[in-house]
Amino acid sequence: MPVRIIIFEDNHRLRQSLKILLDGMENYTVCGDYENCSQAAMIVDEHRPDVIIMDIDMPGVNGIEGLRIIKERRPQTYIIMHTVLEDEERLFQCLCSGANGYILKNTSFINLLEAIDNVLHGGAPLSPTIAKKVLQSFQAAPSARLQYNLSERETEVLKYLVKGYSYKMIASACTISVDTVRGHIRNIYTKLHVNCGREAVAKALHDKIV
Amino acid sequence: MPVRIIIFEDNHRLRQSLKILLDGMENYTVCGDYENCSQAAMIVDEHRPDVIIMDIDMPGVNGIEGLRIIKERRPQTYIIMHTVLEDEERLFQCLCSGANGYILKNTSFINLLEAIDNVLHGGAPLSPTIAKKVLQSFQAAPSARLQYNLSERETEVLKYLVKGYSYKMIASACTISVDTVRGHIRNIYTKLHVNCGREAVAKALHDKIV
DNA sequence: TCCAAAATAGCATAAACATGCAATTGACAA
DNA sequence: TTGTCAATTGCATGTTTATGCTATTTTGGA
Repeated sequence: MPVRIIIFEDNHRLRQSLKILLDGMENYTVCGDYENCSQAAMIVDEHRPDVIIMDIDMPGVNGIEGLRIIKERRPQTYIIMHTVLEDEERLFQCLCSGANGYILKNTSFINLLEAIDNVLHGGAPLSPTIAKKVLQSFQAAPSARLQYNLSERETEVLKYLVKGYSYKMIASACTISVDTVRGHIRNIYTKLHVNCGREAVAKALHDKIV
Repeated sequence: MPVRIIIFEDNHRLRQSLKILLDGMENYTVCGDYENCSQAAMIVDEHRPDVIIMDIDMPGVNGIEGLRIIKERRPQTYIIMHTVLEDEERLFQCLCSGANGYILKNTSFINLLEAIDNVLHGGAPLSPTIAKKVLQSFQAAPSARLQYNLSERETEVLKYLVKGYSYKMIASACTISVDTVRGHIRNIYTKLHVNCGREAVAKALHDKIV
C-alpha cells in the first residue's frame, strides 16, 4: 500500500504541482494538501500520513508551529521541511523540534523524491548547504575563544567551573591558592560579562568555549 | 588542474582500490596514500591536498588525531571521514574536530565520489544513518525530562538557574518565596544528582532539559 | 473520597561565593 | 629597556548558597 503524503504549502501553484507530481509516483499517494497548519492536529488525526512536506513561511499557523503540533501528536510521522529559508535560527528551531529533514526549495523534484525515499529508509535528508551549517554548529566558533580573550589559565579554571568544582577543588587541581582561583574567576566574569558561576557555565557551554 | 586527494587507510587492499579508482577519474589525482597519520603534518605540508579520505581505526596515530592535526595546520583541506564506525562518541568527536563529511564504508564507490564532489561544492556529505544521528542529537532525549522526573515547577526554576538568576530573582519571577525556591532547588539537585548550581546548569544544558 | 505527589513556606547554620583593594613576579613585545 | 599582561597571592566584607528539619495547602488521580 502506498506511502501517504500530506503537503503544507501556502503557494497554491507550487502546492498543486507537488501534489500532481507526487501523486503520479507509483508508491506515493497525496492524501491532503493545505495552505497552512491551522487544522494540522485534526488533519493528521484523520489521515495518519507517513510523510509530510512542510513549508515554513505560511500565513496563520506556520510550519514550525505545525511541526511541533504534529510531532507532539504523532511522532512517527516523518516531516521534511521544504523552504527557501536558510537562516540558522529557524533551521535549528526545526531540528530541535523534531524535523526529519530540511530541503531547500531550489532543490530539483528528483532530489525531493530522493529525500522522501531517504526518510522512509531511516535517513535524514538535508540539502548540502544545510548539512554544512549543521556540521559547523558542532565546531566552536573560531571567534569564541578570541572574542572573550580568555587566557590559558582562565580557560582551564572555567573548565573546572563547568564541572562543578568548588574553589578549593579548583585550587587543588591547578596547584594554586584559593585566592588565585578567586582572581581568575573574577577576570572570567568580567570577560564573559556575567555575574555568577552559573551564568558563566551557561555561556561557556553555549559558546563552546570549553 | 585536478583535485588533489590523499588517502589514510590501514587496510592495504582497500587503500589500493580507492587509489586506483580515484586516480582513474578525470578530475582527481591521488597524491599520496598512507596506512596511518603518524606523518600527517609533514604530508599535508608537502602535498597540500584539497581532499582527504580518512579512516578512523588505524594503528599508530588514528584518524581522529589525524583529523585534528591536519585541521590545525591546514583548515582549508576538506576531510571526509570514511569508516565502519557508527558509535556516536567518535562521530561527534569528529564533527567537533572539524570533519567536513562522514561516510560509512558500506557506501558504494559512486556515493563516495558524490561525497567528494559534494564537499568541493561547499556541502557536507553524510551517510543517511549518520545524518539521522546528527539530527537526533538536536532533540532532547525523550527520556531526559522523564529520566530525572523533574516537576513542571522544578523545570521552570532550573530554567532560571541556567539564566543566572539569584534565588531572590527566581522567587520574584515565579511569585513565590525565596524559601520555596530553595526547596525546589534542593529537589532539583537531588534528582539530577548534583551538589551545586553550576553542575546543575551544566547537566541541564548537556541533557537538553531546558 | 482519600492518597501521593507537588507546591508552598519557614528557620537555622555553615560553607561557598562575589567583589573591592593592593602587590609581586616573570615573560614577551615594542 | 621599558612597559604591558598573565599569573600569582593576600585580606576583608557582605551576600548567596547548600543543606538539615519541619509543616501546611493544592491538586490530580486511583
